[in-house]
Amino acid sequence: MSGTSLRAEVALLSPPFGTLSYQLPAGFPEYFWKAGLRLAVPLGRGLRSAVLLRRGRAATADPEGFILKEVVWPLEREPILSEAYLDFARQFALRQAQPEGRMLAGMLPPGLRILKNGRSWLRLRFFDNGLAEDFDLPELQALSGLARARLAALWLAGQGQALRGGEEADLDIYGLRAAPPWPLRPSASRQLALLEYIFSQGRGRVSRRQILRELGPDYTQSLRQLLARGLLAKEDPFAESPAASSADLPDAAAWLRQYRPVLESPPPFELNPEQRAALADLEELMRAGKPATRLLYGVTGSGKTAVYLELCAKTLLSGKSALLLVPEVALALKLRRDIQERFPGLPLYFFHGYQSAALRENIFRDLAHRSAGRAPALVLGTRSALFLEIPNLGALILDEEHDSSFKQDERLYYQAKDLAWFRSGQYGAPLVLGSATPDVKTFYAAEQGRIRMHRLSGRVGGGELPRVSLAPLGAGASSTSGLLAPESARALRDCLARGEQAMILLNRRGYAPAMYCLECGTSARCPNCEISLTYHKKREKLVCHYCGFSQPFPSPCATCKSTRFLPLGEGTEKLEERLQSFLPPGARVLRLDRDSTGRPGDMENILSAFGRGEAEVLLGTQMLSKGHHFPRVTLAILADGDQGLNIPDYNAAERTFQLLVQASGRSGRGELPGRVIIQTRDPGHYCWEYVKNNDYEGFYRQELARRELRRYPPFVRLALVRLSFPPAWAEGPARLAELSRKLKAAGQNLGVEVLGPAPAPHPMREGRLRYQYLLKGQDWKAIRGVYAALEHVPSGHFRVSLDIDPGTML
DNA sequence: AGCACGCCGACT
DNA sequence: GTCGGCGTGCTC
Repeated sequence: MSGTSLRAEVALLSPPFGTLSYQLPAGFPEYFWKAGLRLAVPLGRGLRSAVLLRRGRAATADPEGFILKEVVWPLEREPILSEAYLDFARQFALRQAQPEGRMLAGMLPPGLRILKNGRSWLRLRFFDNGLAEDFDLPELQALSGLARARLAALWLAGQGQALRGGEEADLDIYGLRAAPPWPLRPSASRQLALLEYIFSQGRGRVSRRQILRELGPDYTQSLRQLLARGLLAKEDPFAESPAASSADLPDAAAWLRQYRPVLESPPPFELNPEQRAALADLEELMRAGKPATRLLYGVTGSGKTAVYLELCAKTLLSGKSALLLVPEVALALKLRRDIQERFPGLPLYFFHGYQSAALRENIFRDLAHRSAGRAPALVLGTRSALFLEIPNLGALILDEEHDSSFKQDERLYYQAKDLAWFRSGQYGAPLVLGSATPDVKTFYAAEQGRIRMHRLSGRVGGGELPRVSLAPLGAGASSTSGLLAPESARALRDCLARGEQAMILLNRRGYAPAMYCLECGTSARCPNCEISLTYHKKREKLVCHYCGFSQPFPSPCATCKSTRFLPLGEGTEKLEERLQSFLPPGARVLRLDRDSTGRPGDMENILSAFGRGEAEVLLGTQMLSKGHHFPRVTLAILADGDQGLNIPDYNAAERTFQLLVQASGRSGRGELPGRVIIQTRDPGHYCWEYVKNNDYEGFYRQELARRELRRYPPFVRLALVRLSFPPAWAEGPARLAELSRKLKAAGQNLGVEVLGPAPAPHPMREGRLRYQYLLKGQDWKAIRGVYAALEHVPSGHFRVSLDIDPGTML
């Protein structure tokens, strides 16, 4: 290759995630290489996927000491990512002080960043005069220049495509038809292992290929037996595929022609004046293409959803897309029903993390493809839907904007609200933040006039707010009787006697959060995280709720071999058991938590069974607190109201308040008056008065005063530097001290208070010692500057990350 | 993430 | 003697 060849900068989609330079191969014209194209590139001895960021930088900027390698092949003919999307990724990377490749890798669905599916390479298919030829990437790389030139010509002519990972092979999909404990004799160890494996895969769906690959070929027999016993069943591999083929997506005009009548249909209830005013303002912003943020503040039932839906309709009618984000899948499901009811037959892109990788990839591709035709789309999803490419975005809506689920607290830390705000600016689209209990920071911004607020004050469906009361839990309540306060028990019996339904919230899954050995007084701990293992009775296991580690139980105590244990504390599983014996005979209890919803559809099944009245009591974790609407529920018991208050976060009270108000909203949503009982060991806490009176603004004032005093957001910017290293690393503590000096010096220079290092609230997790620094500063730039001081510290065994505006310190 | 290198223990 | 465990270091 001569020195005049084209070169490009490329972001790697897997470690080391850097931005590297490559030569562009001959056979493709210069204009072909557009930013946003995905590529396969050689790195070291292997191949990686990457995204082309820019082309043809000056030769002087070439990295020194490297002979540039050549890009192996493009993975599309047209870039799948737009310039705007790359800008988005760049901004995201800048904010989080991370390389762009890492951000892109976290934003794209797995299918778009992987070159290998298990052991097999991605294959590229070329059509030459109707004849198909397949090459995998190493084969393509090995071809002669001449052969590659021929294939390049085919590629340019649209006669080539990358086959999607696993597209051909995975037609055999098996799904669970049972839940633990498995009805098998204990000696059927292979079958048990197979069930455990599929169960552990979360979705409860696994391909035959994956089973044989992960567990080995000897499992063929077990698979057959489980099928015969009906514990597994073959499933339709296409069940989750989207109906539309991306080849014939309509253009904007055709799409509008088809759906105009649906979108223009009048709402079933006339909007009240407050709703109309909010809608008019938002519609005007949307039409003008103004990037402004609005807070839509109104209690449960005040009609926020109607405003969202009408705004979506107006946005689609003006030829733009609308994106609706909700914090949880359960809410997304509810909102989807609302949309379908209001606009029957309107196509909707529904997106969340519990969907299969293949489906998420299809949706991503579909929308990216649509972006080219600028055909509008209505997209509804959880926070990850923010990373979809959306054609001509006209409005963004974040429902329940205060919810902590909008903050991602692992791997890639981000706050969906921030990113939504950036996209809003990019597209000139209004951002609507809706809540009955806004984030203190948001409400403060509204008070300061930095964002405008629309207040919805009435309850649209009529209906009264539920009556809220406290039930003190005795300090000495024993583990057998202390689950329900006498008041709660009475109210529950009365409720059932009236033929009505009740919900009980307990935000702790499993049977008991600890198993105490009566001989030696210890309780089993996770070897990786050093936290107590939770007893799961039905699964017959002790499980770590942080890393997923598990061990069989009952089994003798690890320290003293004793077999006498006492379960300490209570989780949903135990409460369920107790309720069964406590309630009048015939009363039925359903439980909704992560353990009872292992398979796809479980959650919807449980909720709809309760909705049909197939049980009188629904018991569950946080999953239960949002969005559900059961007219016959007249009692909500919050079994452990204090739970969130004892967490060492500056916003613990805020989160507890929001959760309780939210959960209170579950009772009395129909004709019948509702009642809410909050059980507490600390009846004197200031939080309760505000919860009881549903007084958000009172709570807000109190909280704001406290934060001003203690210098917490919104009065300062807060960030957490998290750091971990293996305990066996002898130099660790000394290097930590060195690192601390650097951070504090940088903090001094930039006017940022650096507190720490403090052992993290869970000082050991996944086999690593964890420390953290709290950074308080006046602006994000200074905080990022402090973090940047770590860049030149040799990393050793450290793993460091910056969590901007942490949702929790844990 | 891969995939090398390199340096110690148990096999033909 | 060699095979092979995985610690650690690099990749335009």
